Amino acid sequence: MDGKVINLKAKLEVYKAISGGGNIANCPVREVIQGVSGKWRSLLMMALAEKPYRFGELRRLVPDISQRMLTQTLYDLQRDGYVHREVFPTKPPSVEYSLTDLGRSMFGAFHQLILWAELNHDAVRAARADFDASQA
Amino acid sequence: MDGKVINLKAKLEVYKAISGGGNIANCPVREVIQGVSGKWRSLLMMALAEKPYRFGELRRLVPDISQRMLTQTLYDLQRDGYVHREVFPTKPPSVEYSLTDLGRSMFGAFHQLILWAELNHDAVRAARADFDASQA
DNA sequence: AGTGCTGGTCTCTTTTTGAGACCATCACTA
DNA sequence: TAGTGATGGTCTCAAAAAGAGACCAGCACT
Repeated sequence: MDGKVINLKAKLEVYKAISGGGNIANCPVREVIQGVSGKWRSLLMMALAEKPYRFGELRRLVPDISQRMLTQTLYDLQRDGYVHREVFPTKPPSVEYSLTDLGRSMFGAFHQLILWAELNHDAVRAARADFDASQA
Repeated sequence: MDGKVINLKAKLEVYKAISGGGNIANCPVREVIQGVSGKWRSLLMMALAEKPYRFGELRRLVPDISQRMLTQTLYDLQRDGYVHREVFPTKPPSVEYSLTDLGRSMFGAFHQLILWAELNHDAVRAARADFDASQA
């Protein structure tokens, strides 16, 4: 019974150590997971995993994203090294966004979760409905 | 060149269709991904994947979570069907949280991302540092 | 000169997160 | 029998993030 506790404690201690001795909340794993979170990041990663896109194309592809959030999300993804941004000096300068190797690598792992979601989203929906019903 | 566009368009159209004809933003996949997001959800899922825990144990395990967020995050996880909550009628009633089958199933996929994060968090860190330096 | 497309930035409002105080119950202890 | 600590919460309010919408500069076409 204590064995399991020690397993977890050890694991969390490792994270704690990696995170620089501070608290677990800053652990790098959480940092990366946070990087995947965000309302639009997964959607944009999925789009860019298919092929590179221009700013306006992405905006049209995801109609209900505001320009501000599109700009900011792409900036964040670029900052984390997942997305490459290239400006072409056309008449009205156009900007193309594409996945980097790191981005593709991350998306490979992230894809597992997407696949799970595709298969199980109705189970989650059902659980939520049941729960809400039982609380009413 | 247009072939790829059609691929993505088709995929996104599928999501759009699943989501009930509305816009892509409500697609169930995004909904599930959102469910995984949140500052504490991954950490609590990792803890509960190890073994069931009581409220106070979790609070001690993750020292920098506030009681409010612990309550709420566990509530959300329970609502999504990932976590089971059981109250024991001890003298001061104790509450135990454990993963459901759905929770374990989801964690299996999510685990891929955690493993990737464990292996590559330094690359992300480096990318971020580079980017910040180049912006300065 | 006016319109539209390019890819943004700036400001303001709403929503989400988070920290901290407060609460009710029971057991043990002085 | 009043004080202390442990149980698992809730409530209030401040800070941070997300989001909507106006505005901007440059160039082409009409």
